[in-house]
Amino acid sequence: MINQQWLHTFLTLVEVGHFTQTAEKLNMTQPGVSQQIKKLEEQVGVPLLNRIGKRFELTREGEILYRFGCSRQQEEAQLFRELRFDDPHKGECRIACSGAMATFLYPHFLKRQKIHSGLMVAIEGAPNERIIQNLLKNVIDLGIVTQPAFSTELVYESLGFESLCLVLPSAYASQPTNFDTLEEVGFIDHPDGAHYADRLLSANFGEQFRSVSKLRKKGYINQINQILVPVSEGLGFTVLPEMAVRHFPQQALLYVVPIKVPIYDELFLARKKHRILPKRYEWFEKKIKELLSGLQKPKTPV
Amino acid sequence: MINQQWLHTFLTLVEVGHFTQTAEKLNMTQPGVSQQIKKLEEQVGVPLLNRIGKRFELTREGEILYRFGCSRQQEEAQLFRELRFDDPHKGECRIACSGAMATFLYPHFLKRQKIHSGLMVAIEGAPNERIIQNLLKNVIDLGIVTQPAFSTELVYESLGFESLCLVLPSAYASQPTNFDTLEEVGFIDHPDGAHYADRLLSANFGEQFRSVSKLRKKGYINQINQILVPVSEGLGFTVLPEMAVRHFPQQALLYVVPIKVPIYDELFLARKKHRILPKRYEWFEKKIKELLSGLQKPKTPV
DNA sequence: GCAGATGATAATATTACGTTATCAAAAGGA
DNA sequence: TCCTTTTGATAACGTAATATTATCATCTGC
Repeated sequence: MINQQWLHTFLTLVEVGHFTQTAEKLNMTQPGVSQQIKKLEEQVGVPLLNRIGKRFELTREGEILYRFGCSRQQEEAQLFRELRFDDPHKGECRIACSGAMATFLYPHFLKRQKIHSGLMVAIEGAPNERIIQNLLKNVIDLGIVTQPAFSTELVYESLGFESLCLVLPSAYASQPTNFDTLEEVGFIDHPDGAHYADRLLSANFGEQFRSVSKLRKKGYINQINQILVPVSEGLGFTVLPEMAVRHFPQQALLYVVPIKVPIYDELFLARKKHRILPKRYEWFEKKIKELLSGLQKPKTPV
Repeated sequence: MINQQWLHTFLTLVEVGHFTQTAEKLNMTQPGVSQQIKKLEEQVGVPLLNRIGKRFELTREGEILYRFGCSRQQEEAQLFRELRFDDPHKGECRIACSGAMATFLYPHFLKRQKIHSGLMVAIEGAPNERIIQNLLKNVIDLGIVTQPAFSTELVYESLGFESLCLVLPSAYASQPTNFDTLEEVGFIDHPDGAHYADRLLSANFGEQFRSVSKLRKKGYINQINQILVPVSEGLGFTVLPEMAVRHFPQQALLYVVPIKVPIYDELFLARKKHRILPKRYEWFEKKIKELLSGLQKPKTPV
């Protein structure tokens, strides 16, 4: 590890060209300069100065070290600037949420990144469990989760409620939907599909619905923005969070079935309790709350 | 200036998460770690750790400093790699010579730079005096000069001789060239034009030639590769070093007058005496010698 | 709620570092 | 070429920075 003080003395020496003058400039004595340079040379293992009598030229290594030291000084100045000023328009913002939510939020975040080019938005679509883990490991700073895992390290703030939607091709809008309809249409599966479908179907079609594995599968896709494509083309039905359905471009091709027993998840903004986030996160928190403010707890239709 | 040791301790602490374990890892005692972190915090002026009981979270500043420290460690590792190994295919090569020479040499150097992308060729066309000064100031490492300035700091190596050429439009090739021809054609001047013309003309047309200022001027251009354009178009004559004439694309349009008293400059490769150049310069030295090996001392034609 | 572990603090020991004193030798001027 | 002045190196010493030991308060996990 390079001694910063010796390096600084070396830089001054290179710029000044004389040991004595360097000492004066640094408010120390000439032997001090000599000793520091000597130690620095011992440390890097090669001579930095090619001594010709009382004058010197830099060796190749000296030259490299000089340039290194210069850039290090600049970097340090930059560091202190960053330390002093918490710039709300600069730095990395690491946020995680569900894939559907990510596709919804990302365009809004990108707009801001375009305005403030110093910002770097890193948004990750991930399952609840992973979001929690990454928060705890400080890999991310904000997360949107549905299942607030118990941990004294985390704090949660409710953002609203997100319903699960039963989505059919629009052709089925004109007729009442019963379990037989679903069996006929077939299920488009996706990573959380089984879990969602199980919750929604067992609550609403409990008499006939047994298990997701018994459903007729018509497809599987793990790309969040592609799940509704087969549905829109009449190939099957699926169960998805409101967020994912809302932002499908061709709404007209979908039919969101009104269901008796609404199934919903509460959404939470999660963060580490003792972590004070930089100012740049403020806008993102505000924006997330604003964007999700429309998510009300659904009422049971009578 | 940031204390490198404290920073290193801080990095380890962040990675390990415990003061005691950090101390063990660094072969020191726990109070040492505590004190170093405390001093580091005092130095940067803000708390780096948000202490929650015996645990801690990084503050914004702590996080910034941690990242800073990590990249600094990597840079230092890179530095030592560069110090240990004198890579002949990496780094900056700073060379200066006359403009004509530069236009001649640069394409050859660029070929090498294309092969070894780590190389950075900086070639500067400059007058002799400036080349010498820049060598002394370590702004460049190699120079090609014609007038070896006396300095105990510099060493010179002869590269050969470069003649001055009297160049006329090709139309004049069929007739003997006398001073009246020159007067008739007119002089194309350039930065070194007066000096060159004076030397060549006074030695070969001494009876009639009086001074450059008396010549009929037909043009002036300071772009080395443009000087011969007006000559090739029949607009005038000029005096230029062999090197500049040789690499004019349309040789057929030029007529290099055979002269009785050859005027030539000896070319020297100059460098600082006590400066040991990195290995990457070896190829360039060799190439320069190779490229200029054709430059013989011209014999007086009988 | 208790035992073990953990970090903070004060006092002390040690090490690293800068200074003074001195020397040898290199520049620079006559 | 000689002499003076300046300059950098080295050794010995003193000071300041840093680590350690001892101890305490308090947190964490069982």
